Amino acid sequence: MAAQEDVTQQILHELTLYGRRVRAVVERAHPDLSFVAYSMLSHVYDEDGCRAVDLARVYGLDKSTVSRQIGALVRRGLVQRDDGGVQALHVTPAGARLLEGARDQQRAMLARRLERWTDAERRTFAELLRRYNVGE
Amino acid sequence: MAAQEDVTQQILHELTLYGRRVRAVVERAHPDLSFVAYSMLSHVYDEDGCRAVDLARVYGLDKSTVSRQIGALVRRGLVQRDDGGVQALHVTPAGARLLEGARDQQRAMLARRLERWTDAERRTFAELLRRYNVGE
DNA sequence: GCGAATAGTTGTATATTACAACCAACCGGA
DNA sequence: TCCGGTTGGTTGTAATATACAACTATTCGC
Repeated sequence: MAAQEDVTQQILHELTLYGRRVRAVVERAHPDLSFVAYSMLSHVYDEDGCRAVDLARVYGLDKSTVSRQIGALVRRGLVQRDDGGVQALHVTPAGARLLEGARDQQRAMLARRLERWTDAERRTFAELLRRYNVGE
Repeated sequence: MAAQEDVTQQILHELTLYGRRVRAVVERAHPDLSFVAYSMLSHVYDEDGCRAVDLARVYGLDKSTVSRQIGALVRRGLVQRDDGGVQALHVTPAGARLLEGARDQQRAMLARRLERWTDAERRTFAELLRRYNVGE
């Protein structure tokens, strides 16, 4: 029991450490886009056709905040809103280019960080992270 | 090679997902303390005697922002500054109580999330996260 | 002990966010 | 079909967070 609590404590510690640093890392890599704006753009890319209210729920933000952030992305030509009432959101080609460039860069950084890991370790890490996120 | 890139892509995806959600999760758990304030308090707890400039470096924030955030924590009686020029920071007993309560709660939530994992899986997850964070 | 570098504070402008009030579209039942 | 409730979105407003710049105080190397 004590040992298991230690392991839980260790996981908590490492997840916390990662969570605290990720914002600074992402913003350093993309100085022209705030972490929140980047997260929303990325979310719309992954979930094409999602709506502002979905983003608000996922990120725990007020709908007014999302409305303005999306507005800024639209003004910058990165996101497009369907006309009408409920507005499905889509990433524009320009937004997709920006995101794909950013992801290539991030993937390269990550690959460098994991270059001394074995294939098996990488696969295990991916799988455990996935299970953690899904909540299985 | 293609397979390895897929795994890197998967890890990136899961880490990104986690990073985007962690702020909302932490703030929901501690509505009286912003994510940034909580991170700073927690950092001072882990690194007793650290200085404002250290926090600024770690979190990529301006020193003025850190100065004001720490000021708020001091006013709330959670952090104490050494007198003089370079001010080593310490968590007060009240701050420690708040943090330990928060951590117990987080650890309980995490334990619930991992309750169906095997011991070996938990140990592996802790170890891989540690290696990831350290950059090994 | 002096000049340079470092740490911290404060003034100011901007950006982010929440809350509330509001508008528009959609939806069910009579 | 219409009407009221619900949901999604925008805008006004205030509070908060943050960066940058100017400044003060401290520390450090010589």
